[in-house]
Amino acid sequence: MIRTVMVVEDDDAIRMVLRTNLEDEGYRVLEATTAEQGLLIVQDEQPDVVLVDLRLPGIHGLDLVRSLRATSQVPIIIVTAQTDSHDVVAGLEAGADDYVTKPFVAKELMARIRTQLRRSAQPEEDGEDLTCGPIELHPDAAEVMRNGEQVPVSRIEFFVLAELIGAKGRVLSRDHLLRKVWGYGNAGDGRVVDNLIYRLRNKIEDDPANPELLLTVRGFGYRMKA
Amino acid sequence: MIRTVMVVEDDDAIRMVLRTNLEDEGYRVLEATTAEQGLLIVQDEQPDVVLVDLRLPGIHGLDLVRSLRATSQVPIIIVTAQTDSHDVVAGLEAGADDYVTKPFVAKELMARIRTQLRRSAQPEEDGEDLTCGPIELHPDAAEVMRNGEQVPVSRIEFFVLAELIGAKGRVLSRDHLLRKVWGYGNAGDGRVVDNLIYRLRNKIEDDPANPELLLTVRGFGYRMKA
DNA sequence: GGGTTATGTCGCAGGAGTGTCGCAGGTAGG
DNA sequence: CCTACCTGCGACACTCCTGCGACATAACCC
Repeated sequence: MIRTVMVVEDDDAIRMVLRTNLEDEGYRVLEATTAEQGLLIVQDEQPDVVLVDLRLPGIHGLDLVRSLRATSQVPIIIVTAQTDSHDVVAGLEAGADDYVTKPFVAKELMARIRTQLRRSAQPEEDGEDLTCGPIELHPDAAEVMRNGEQVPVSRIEFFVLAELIGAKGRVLSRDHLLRKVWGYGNAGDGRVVDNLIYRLRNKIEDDPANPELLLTVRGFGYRMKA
Repeated sequence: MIRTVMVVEDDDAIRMVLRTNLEDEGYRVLEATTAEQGLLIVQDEQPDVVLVDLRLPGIHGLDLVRSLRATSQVPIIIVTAQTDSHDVVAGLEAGADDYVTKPFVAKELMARIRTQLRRSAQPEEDGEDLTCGPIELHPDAAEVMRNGEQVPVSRIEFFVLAELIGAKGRVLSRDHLLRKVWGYGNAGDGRVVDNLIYRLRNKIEDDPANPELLLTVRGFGYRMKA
């Protein structure tokens, strides 16, 4: 079976090196130079692995990772010049599966790709529908609909909601949300999540004081109605 | 749910650092200083993740990885001083799932452990059936159901119940529960467990004075009805 | 039966977890 | 430069948890 690897990288030289190496390994290679382009192609072609550069023109690679992860289980490997381990953590928590820093050794990257492919060989459910009761998310447009009407939500609110709905009723801890949405060093502490939930409830609940969709699980975190 | 991490590392200092960090993250920690010992303990305790040092006395860490992979799907993370990328490849090809080089940043290692746990989380939920008579546990939602109705339980109560039901009728000592649920150093003394059992009975038993589900085994501890 | 130990029962007080809301600095867009 | 919104933060109130101690009761041993 021929596997497809998607490369999102704006540096022509690096993209070329990657393409050569990947083709030598027998992969089909897709390329994009921006996050927007990458997102479209991933949805269209459903590659088996995605390599993402963090430093992209326009939308940042981390946001691309989150967007991909919101709708897809595809293994994501971050390839970037960032050596700061803070970025390693933020990348992994955003949903990436692995992380390689430039200058990387091609052989190592290929080995890591094989690892990811081995893991994803298991049958996986996809075609994820980001819907919960009257709430409907459109990841492409970053829109939230409620009973068919658009609800204005901020960037962070959108990602939190996507994370919660994607969890399909499972409880997500504050820590989990912090790591997945905010990233590590950004907002380590405080009541940021509580506040965001409070604001989110004001937007999506009929009676925010008695939430029916976005539920608190004391001692654990928050979850969407099943 | 409490996750268990196995550490196979012969350097006392490093093992100590790892243990501390892992316990801070809420994991139960198992330790081994040799590959042989590690293999035995893994088979016995079935941890959720294994950290392996490559440079071990006697059998090499790479061989341990192969042995583990031959019989188990447990996620393996190699932790080693080797920076040569040849070893990265060898380790991943041997069946390891990830690779961290010393000196590592603890936060990064913790993030990688979480990544591995996330991957292995899927198969676990359908395999484990946390049910006992009319009681039903939903770990994802952190809910306890009794005859189909939700019973409000606290965080600790939930974990104790999960531990007991997971034991499938085996007796669990107070000490065992303290270690597994409360954590090691936290609350070593007193009648905390008894109290919690009492409260749990009031929530899940028809007649809390004559328990039929959560049974006392005098001199040993508690167990669920088989 | 009497003594001893293990366990059940229950109330209390401190504290942890959470909802709520206002404020101020930051940011993007006009 | 101005404005509107986003967003992190802190403060307060309130609920509920939970460790603890004290006493009651039950099981065990002689």
